[in-house]
Amino acid sequence: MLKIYNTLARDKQEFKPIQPGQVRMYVCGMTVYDYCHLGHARVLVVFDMVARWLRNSGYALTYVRNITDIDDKIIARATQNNETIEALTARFIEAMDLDAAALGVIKPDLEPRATRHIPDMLALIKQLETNGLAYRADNGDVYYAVRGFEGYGKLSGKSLQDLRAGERVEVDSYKRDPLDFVLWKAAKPGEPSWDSPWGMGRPGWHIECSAMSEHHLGHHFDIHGGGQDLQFPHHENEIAQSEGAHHCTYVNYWMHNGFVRVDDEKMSKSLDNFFTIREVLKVYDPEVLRFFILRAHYRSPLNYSDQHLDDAKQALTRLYTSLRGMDTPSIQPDWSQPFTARFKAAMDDDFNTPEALAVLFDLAGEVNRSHDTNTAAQLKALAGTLGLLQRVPEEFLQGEAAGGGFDAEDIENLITERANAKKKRNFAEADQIRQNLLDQGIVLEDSPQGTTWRRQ
RNA sequence: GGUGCGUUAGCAAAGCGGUUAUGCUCCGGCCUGCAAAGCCGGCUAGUCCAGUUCGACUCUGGAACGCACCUCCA
Repeated sequence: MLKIYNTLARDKQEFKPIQPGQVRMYVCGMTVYDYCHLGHARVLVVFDMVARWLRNSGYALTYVRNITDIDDKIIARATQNNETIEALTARFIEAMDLDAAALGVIKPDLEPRATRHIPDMLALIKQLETNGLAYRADNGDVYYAVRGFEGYGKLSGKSLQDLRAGERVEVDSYKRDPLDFVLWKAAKPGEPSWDSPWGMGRPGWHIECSAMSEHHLGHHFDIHGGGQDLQFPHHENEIAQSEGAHHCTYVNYWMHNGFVRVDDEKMSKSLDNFFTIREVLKVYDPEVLRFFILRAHYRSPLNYSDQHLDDAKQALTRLYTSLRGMDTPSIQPDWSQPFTARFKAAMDDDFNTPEALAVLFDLAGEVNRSHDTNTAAQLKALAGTLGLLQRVPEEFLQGEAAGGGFDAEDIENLITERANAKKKRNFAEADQIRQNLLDQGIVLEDSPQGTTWRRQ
C-alpha cells in the first residue's frame, strides 16, 4: 500500500485514487525564459520517479506538466534580447526537452501551455466573478477577493491574520485586501494582450494552473506536485481559485519536493547561485546527476557540490561494475523475492529512494559474490523502475573520450602491447603502459578472462 | 515579527524503542607478478539538557544552532 506525504495533512497518508486503478497528476513545470537549473532538474527527476512508480504499481496514470510561456520575466527577457516572445519560449522549451531527455525523464502525457488556454482562464475568472470572488479594480486589473474564500491558508498553514501581520505584504491601494492576488492584468502598451470581458489584458500567474489542470484532469484530481517554494502563494491561490469556482475539493494529495542548495543556501535565480543542467552535464554523466538526485529523499534539502557528484559517480560505478559481463535479460521485477519486497516497501513509503537504492547496493554485493544471472537481472529490473542502470555497463564505465586522449582503439592496442610484455614477463614495460593509461584516466583491470578497461 | 522543517559517524544519507542500514573516503587481510575490481574485516554516529522506559539515535518536554516560507522562484 502506497503512502504519500500530503502537504495538506502535514502527514503521510494512504494513497487512494479517486477512480480505482487510475491516477491523475498535475505538476507545475517551467517558466521558459532561461535554461533549466538544478532545481528544475530535481522537479523533473522527482516527479518522473513518482510517475514511474505509480505506473509500476499498476495505475493508469495521466501526468500533466504545464509550461508557463507568458509572464513578466518572459516579456522582459524577450525585450532585452530583442526577440519575439514566441522565439524566446520556443528556444527554451527545446532546451528543456533536451535536458529532461538527457536525465532520463519520460515526457509527461500532456504539456499544456498557458498561451493556448486563455479561454479556459477567462471562463474560470468569469465563474469566480459570478461567485463574488473576483472584482475589477480601478486600475483595470481583476483581483481575487481572498476574504471571500473560507479555506484560504489551509495548504500553507497560514492564517489571513498571520499573513497580514507579516511585514512583507505590500500595500496596493487598488486591492480591497492586501492579500488579494491578480487574476487578470490590464494590458500595458507594448505588451502582449488578449481580449476579455474586462478589457485587453493578460493572465495572472496562478490562474493558468487552475485552468489547465481543470481542462485536462477535471475539477477534482489526485496529485498535484511542485517545488516547495510554490506551496505559498502559488498552490494556495490555485486552491482558492479552483475550489472557489467549483465548490468541490480541488486536489487530494499535494506533494512538494525540497530545494537544491549551494553552500547550504537555496539555489535560485534571484540569489544568482544556480548551476544549469547543461553546465553540469558537461562534466558529469547525466545518469550520475539523476542518481545524485534520487540518492536523497525528495522532501529533504539536497546540497550540490562537485564532491557530492564525484561521490555519486563512484557509487553508480559500483552498481554498473557488478553488472559488467553479466547476461541480464530485461525482465519485470519479481516482487515476491526478499530484496525486491524490501525495495517495494521502501518506495511505497512515500517514495523512499535512498532506502530503495540501499537495496540495490545490497543486491550488487550479492551479484558480486554469487555471479548469479537471475540476481543481476533483478537488480537491473529494480533499478529500471527508477530509470537507472539500463545501459550496457561498458557504455557507462568507458564513457566517451572526453577532451582528446586515447580512444577505444588506442586503448585496445595498448592493452595488446601490454599483454605481450606480460607474456615475456617484462612487468616493467607492462606497468609502464598501465601507468600511461592511468595518467589519461584509464584504469585497467586484469582477470582470467583478459584485461578490461574503464574511465575513472 | 509570524509559521514550518531540520540537526545521524571523515563526507553523503535511511530505517528502527533492544538485532551490521547503504554508498564514498581511509586502514587492515584475501585475491593479483604488481595493481584495479571483487570478497572479508575495521573506522570514538546520533547537537545539548531533562523526562518516560528494564532499555532511546528512535517517544515526550526544553534549549542551542541551521534552513525555508510569509515577495518572483522548482
